Amino acid sequence: MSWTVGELARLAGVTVRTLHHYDRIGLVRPSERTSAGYRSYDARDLDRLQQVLLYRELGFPLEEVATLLDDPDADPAAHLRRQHRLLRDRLERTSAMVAAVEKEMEARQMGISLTPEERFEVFGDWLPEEYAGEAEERWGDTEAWAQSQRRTAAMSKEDWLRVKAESDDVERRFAAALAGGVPADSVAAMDLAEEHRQQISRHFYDCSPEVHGGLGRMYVEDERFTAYYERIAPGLAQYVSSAVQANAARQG
Amino acid sequence: MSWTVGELARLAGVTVRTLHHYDRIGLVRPSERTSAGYRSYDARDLDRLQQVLLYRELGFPLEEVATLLDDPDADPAAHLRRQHRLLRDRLERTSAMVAAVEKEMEARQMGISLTPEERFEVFGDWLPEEYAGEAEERWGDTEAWAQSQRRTAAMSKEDWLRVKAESDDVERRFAAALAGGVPADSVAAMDLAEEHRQQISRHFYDCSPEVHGGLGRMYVEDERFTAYYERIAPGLAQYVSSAVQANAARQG
DNA sequence: CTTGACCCTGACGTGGCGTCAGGCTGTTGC
DNA sequence: GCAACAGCCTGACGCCACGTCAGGGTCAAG
Repeated sequence: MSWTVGELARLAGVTVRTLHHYDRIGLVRPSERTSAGYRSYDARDLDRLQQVLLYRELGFPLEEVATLLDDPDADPAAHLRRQHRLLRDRLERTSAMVAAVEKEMEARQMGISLTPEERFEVFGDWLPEEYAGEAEERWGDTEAWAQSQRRTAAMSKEDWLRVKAESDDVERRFAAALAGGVPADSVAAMDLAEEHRQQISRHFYDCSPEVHGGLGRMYVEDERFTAYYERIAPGLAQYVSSAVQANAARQG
Repeated sequence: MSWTVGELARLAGVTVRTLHHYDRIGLVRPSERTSAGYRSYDARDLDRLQQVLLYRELGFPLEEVATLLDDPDADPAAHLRRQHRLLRDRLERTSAMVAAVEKEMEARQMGISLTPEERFEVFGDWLPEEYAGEAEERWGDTEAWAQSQRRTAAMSKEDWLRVKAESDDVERRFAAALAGGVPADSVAAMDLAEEHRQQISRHFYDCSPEVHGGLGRMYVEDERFTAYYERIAPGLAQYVSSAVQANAARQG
């Protein structure tokens, strides 16, 4: 069985131009051409297109989709698992937004007005879906990642909110220490770092001091993590990083 | 209270460049400039930005967002109702995709392969969210929708007072039931809760039992809503919350 | 009075296609 | 046996919603 561009386009709900584009950039290439130069897609091409569309829907840039799909170590089942998790993330986020809108409606009805922070809450601290994707890419074959996956999968919404509240708390105290001029290698800062490490261990995976030190380095080396902390307070990424590494040295 | 671009950007989780862009195209303009030319956003500007971000998240092109928000016939409540519906559409679509991925996983596990039609089903008959906006315009032709739209959008002062009287009535009867020792999970209390739900559905938006249950939880979790009910009678927030949730459970 | 974070306005770049333009192919109907 | 028309091809340019410098002004802290 094979399909022409037009047929595949109708089937998949995209335009012919989109398929041309994907061919051009090498993302989804027809496995054959007719003698007249017509594109001819087979079942394996459909497979691939389906994967591409799902990742695209989840907000991945096409180039990243390509590297994901061309990774020889990632089998189809792994992609499905990842997509499943990402979709569930999106579900959660969307229901948070529904809840936010409902809250606004009720507030309006009662003549209450929400604080600005509350109103942007649902937009604010959202880490893009690609973040999760890359996190898996880096840690995908470690035992730590598997542990984290198992634990978070079993987490209810309330669990998750509780975990988030805890880490927000530590982050806020880090920010306060930074603002208060507490040195990153002071005992107080190291104690905060230790608390941070134990949180990770409790909720996600066994995080040894050395592993934790590695994380600390990443906070300043990986721009996405840096951005996350910098949005809480300027200089916080470096501060947390230093405190975490000082703590790791102390423990070692 | 006013905000600079940077502050607003952090608050809303967007970049400064985005705010510049929105200013340039006239989508969200700071209501003032300092003598030095700095943008200065006030609370009304935040309102607008929040609406813009929600519509953007839902996939509307910015130009369309502008015409939506600048429509003098559409009040804030109408926007919230529309956003609520669009978000619920997205929820539905996302869970359909989750189901599709789960189906694929299971099929793979059992060595079955799905038909191409099956596999693109979830993409295929999906028309982007902006289409839902158009769907509303279509539905706008039916009497029921148009009536409910007009009723709330163009609610006169008397209408509003009548609606308010209705909800005051239910609230008073809740207070009386509480004072009379009627249990929150009794049939009488649940009937009151049901009346409350139907009021919301009639006057504001489609409020399913589950949505209503969510509201109920908020009455005790959000201090401002709690304060609203507590001012009518001490213990009323918890009482209404319990009754609403008992009713939701009864309906489910 | 300097430093460093923050602000300004251009101006160009980019991703993911949409939209012609100009021309070849393949099937159906007469 | 050929006309007509739907469908395919390859450029090439356009567009949206910003990202990313460049070059320069502003402001609060020390």
